[in-house]
Amino acid sequence: MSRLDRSLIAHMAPFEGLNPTELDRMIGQARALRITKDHAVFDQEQDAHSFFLLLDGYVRVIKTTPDGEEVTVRYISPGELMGIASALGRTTYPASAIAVVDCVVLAWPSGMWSEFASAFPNFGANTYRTVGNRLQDAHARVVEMSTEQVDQRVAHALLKLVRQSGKRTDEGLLIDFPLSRQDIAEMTGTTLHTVSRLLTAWEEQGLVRSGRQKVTVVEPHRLLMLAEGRTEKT
Amino acid sequence: MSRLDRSLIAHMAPFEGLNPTELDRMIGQARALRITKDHAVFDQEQDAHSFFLLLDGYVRVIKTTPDGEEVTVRYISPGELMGIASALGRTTYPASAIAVVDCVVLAWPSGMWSEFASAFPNFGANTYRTVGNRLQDAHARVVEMSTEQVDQRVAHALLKLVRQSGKRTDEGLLIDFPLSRQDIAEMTGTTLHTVSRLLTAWEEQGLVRSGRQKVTVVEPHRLLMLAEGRTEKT
DNA sequence: CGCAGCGTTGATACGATTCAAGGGAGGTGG
DNA sequence: CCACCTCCCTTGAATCGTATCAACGCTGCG
Repeated sequence: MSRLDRSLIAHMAPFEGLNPTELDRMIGQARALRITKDHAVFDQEQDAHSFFLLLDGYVRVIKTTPDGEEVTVRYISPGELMGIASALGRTTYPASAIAVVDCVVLAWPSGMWSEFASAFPNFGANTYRTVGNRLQDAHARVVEMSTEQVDQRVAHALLKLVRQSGKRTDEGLLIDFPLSRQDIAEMTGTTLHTVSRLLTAWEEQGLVRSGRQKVTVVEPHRLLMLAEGRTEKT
Repeated sequence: MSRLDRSLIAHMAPFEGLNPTELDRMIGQARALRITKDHAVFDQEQDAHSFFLLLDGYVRVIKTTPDGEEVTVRYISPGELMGIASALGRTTYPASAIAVVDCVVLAWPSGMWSEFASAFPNFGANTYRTVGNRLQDAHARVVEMSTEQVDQRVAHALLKLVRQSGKRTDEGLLIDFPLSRQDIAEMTGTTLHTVSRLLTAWEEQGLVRSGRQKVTVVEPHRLLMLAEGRTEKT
């Protein structure tokens, strides 16, 4: 087993303001795990034994309804914490997390979270800031779902993903992990059929390029116009 | 100006675990304010000078979109904190808060929040628990809006309000503040017309009784069935 | 008394889901 | 290397839930 080094995490937002000694103490307690594509990092309703930091890859956080429908809560990028049930005063995970590509994560026992938070106030504050940001994201999403039409919501979702993981290519900004029509539907509360129709329409207008589990945004600016509803239908 | 006494707040959730001395120190810094019906406690985008505790009344928290639509984020009941922008790492209020009846609130300068949180760890933890709960509420709402039809969302909204402020009357559980069709529409992302139709239909079935800015749930259990979608249309 | 605010109800329109069918690409095993 | 099979995507047609448009009634307050 390779020794974990503080340089792995030093530059990441959750650890901002921690000094090298503190980083060493935290990483000394971490286990590194590989999660292969389509496997769960943690499962909704299960006992929250650990919290996690994503080092590499992408993870989809989903909530499953009693009747089996899945709603995607967010995508996690490298450097983000996940499964921080303890920071929310829970003993159980409120959602499931699935690796969308092969991933590397660090895991700490949940019980350790409050120790870290009090021993390293910056870490606690950083985590709470994360929770605060996610609350604002969630509220923004509620507003979107209450006031926008499906096409605007899909456009917003794509732009959000591009901001999170956009990779410049010669065609435009590629979303850097496999993303199906169904996945987009689960982010926006619609069906894969509607997403498919929207994407083909946008492709004809040159806004995006897309294929099997792959979406490239060609004209972010025009897509944003559409997302903001500032376009008159032609 | 009447002296504020710690007994005002001692029994309220945000102050759980604080001893009398601590309560005195907190309340010593508070100002009590009366907010008359339909007036704002604070405004979206404004500088977050203070955070608040609702002592009496009810407050509606709303987000306004660029094009003027209003979405109700939540209703605040007595004993809840609001405007805790500092706990979210913000310097500005993310929403507006409007008194739906005449209210009494306590206000503290925002800057004092972090002082209190570190001086009285229980207070900090309680606040963060509140933020965590609101995050979960918001996610639950996203799931609802993604998977449920309007009638189920309206039913859920009414049940939530009944749980928060239901007052037993001889007809059933009355929601204890003025609540119009439009208000319900803003909570559920629909229109006042649709809400009106639903309520008259439910009234015919004996599920609710309602009038001008007034809703009474007569049969919470049957309404819950409907909210959970376990009813076959007759 | 009159008006403003809230509520109701019909008719119509439309966005999006649902139902249905088929095509294509990529991976796997023979 | 080819055949097959699975998973993903597309596209048409029918349907339905809800918004929109429109008009009117009621009620309580100033």
